Amino acid sequence: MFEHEKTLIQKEFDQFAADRHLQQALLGWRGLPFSGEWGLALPFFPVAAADPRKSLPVPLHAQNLAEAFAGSLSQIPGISRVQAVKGYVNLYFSTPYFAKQLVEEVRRQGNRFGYNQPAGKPVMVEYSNPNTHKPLHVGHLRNMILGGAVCNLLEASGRNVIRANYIGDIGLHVIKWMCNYETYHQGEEPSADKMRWMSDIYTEADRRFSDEPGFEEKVRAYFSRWDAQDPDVIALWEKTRAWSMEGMMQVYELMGYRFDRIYFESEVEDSGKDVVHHLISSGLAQDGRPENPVIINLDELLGTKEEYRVVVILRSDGSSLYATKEIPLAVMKFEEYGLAESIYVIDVRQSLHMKQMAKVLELMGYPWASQIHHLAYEIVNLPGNVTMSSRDGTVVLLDDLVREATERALSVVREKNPTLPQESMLSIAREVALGAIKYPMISRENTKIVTFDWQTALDFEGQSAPYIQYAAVRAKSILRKAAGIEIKDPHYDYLLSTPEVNLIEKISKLPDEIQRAAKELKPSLIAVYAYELARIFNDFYNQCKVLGEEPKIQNARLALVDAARIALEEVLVILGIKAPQLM
RNA sequence: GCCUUCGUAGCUCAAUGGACAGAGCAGUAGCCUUCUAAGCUAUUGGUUGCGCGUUCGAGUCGCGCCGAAGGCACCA
Repeated sequence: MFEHEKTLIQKEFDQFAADRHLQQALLGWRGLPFSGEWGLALPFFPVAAADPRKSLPVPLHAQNLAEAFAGSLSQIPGISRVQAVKGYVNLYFSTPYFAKQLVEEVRRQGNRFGYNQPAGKPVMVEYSNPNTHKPLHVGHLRNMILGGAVCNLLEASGRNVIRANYIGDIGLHVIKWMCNYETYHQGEEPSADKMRWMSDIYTEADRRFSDEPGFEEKVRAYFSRWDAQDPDVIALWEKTRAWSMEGMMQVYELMGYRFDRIYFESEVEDSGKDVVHHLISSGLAQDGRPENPVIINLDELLGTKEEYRVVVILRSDGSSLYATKEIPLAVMKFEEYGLAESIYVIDVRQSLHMKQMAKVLELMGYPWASQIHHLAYEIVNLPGNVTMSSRDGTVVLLDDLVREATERALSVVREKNPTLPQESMLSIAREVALGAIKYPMISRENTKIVTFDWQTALDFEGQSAPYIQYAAVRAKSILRKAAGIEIKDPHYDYLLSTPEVNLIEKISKLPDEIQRAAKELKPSLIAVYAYELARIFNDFYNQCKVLGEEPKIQNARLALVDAARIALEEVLVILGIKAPQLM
């Protein structure tokens, strides 16, 4: 917004600078730090510092220049007042003019306000990446929520996004599960909650594996049958994998995430081995079998020292590894979709691995290798920086967390809206609970460890999703009560109160926030913005009466409430959090 | 040993290189005949781990320490 005004002022500045033989530095636009008035600020320090003829200290010179520029600035439509303060030129907007323009713009564009039309070659975001046959815990949650939000954010910023999921459907964990099933649960069928049923069998298998004498040997024997392609084992794998996928889809449905393309580890295993042979014959890889594995010594190839290290791409027994499959997977992604960019949402512990993969692909001659980006995020720990461990039983399962939070939310809903039908209560409780769970996972910077504790997770007050949801609900509530009243052409030429100006200003920042957050792949910026927007709306709500005000003000405030509602709903959508109708 | 990330109020976290470092939680004192109190108001709380640099200006950039976490050949 305000591009036109900025251009006009920039032109005047260029002239001002030319007249005084100043270095024509581009102006750096900033927001005004003061509340209650809306405008832009221009720091004059860079200009003053670059002036070779300055005789005063920079801050004083900056103030002098700012005063001179403020005095020389001609009348610009939409700017009501110009002031030089502490080395800044502060431009105050003509609030009636811009408020009207903004509110109308937001209401015209609705939930697309601040969005750009998707254009260009697609970007793929791989996220979630669970294993079949295993439980989901809060560690998976951060990946899911972060990845989902990054997709929404990129879409909002004008990218075509392909949501991808890479699922670990083979490996020791699957064998353990099947061995336990065959031995102790032969013939059993999954319950309605497939995810939980699958998880329980896995947890039991894992316990037997470490505690039960002889079980590990059984699993080994079972693995041999898998390697030998025993038809019974394959059949069981296909059946149980399908159960697991159904359970997983139930979870995604509940949590509100979707995928355009699902890749399976089993799908790229064979092509991975082909790639290894190709790498050996092309001389990039060294085949040390049978004693040693197949490796790529990146540091040796690149002449670097302890930087890229060594990648093992095939075990000495010829079986495949994670790295074996990553290579054909990357190729498949780019070839299938002609991607402009491929983003991997994977935790920070795999940074070296991702760096190695991109380098191998570059050495193989793929021109798109430089368009592979690892979105690294830190893990979720318990208070005291304790890492969750299934062995210690400290892992917080997604299932338990959702159930507990929903119960807690339900009791609040019952208390506050006792007349609602049971189903509505449950659906509100679920939306609040999921929001509360998601918000802490997304409001921290990607590179910071999230500390999970039950108390904060189940706290629906203060800096939290329910706070933001509640602000949206309040806005909707006002609009619902005003259902009979038609919102007409709003005018903001009355004396606007501070909360109104703050709210208008905050809403106006949304398009820039979306662009910045998308560029930096940081949904946390939107999460923080969402909270601030909600806080400012609550301030408005408490101080500015809407319904029952004199008609002109009521009309203007109703339009503003509608714009705020749109902005709040929009940021919640980007964060992957639902906004209930009632709370 | 090499590399990466983090260190801000008692706790959990914010803060485009820019004006006085802000919120929430916890504590204390208040506000429901008023558009929903999952809310609001007031109040307490800081040598931004330490040092040196770059800059007109550093929580933010660079270097060096200290502390925490993670990664570095057949786990994913």
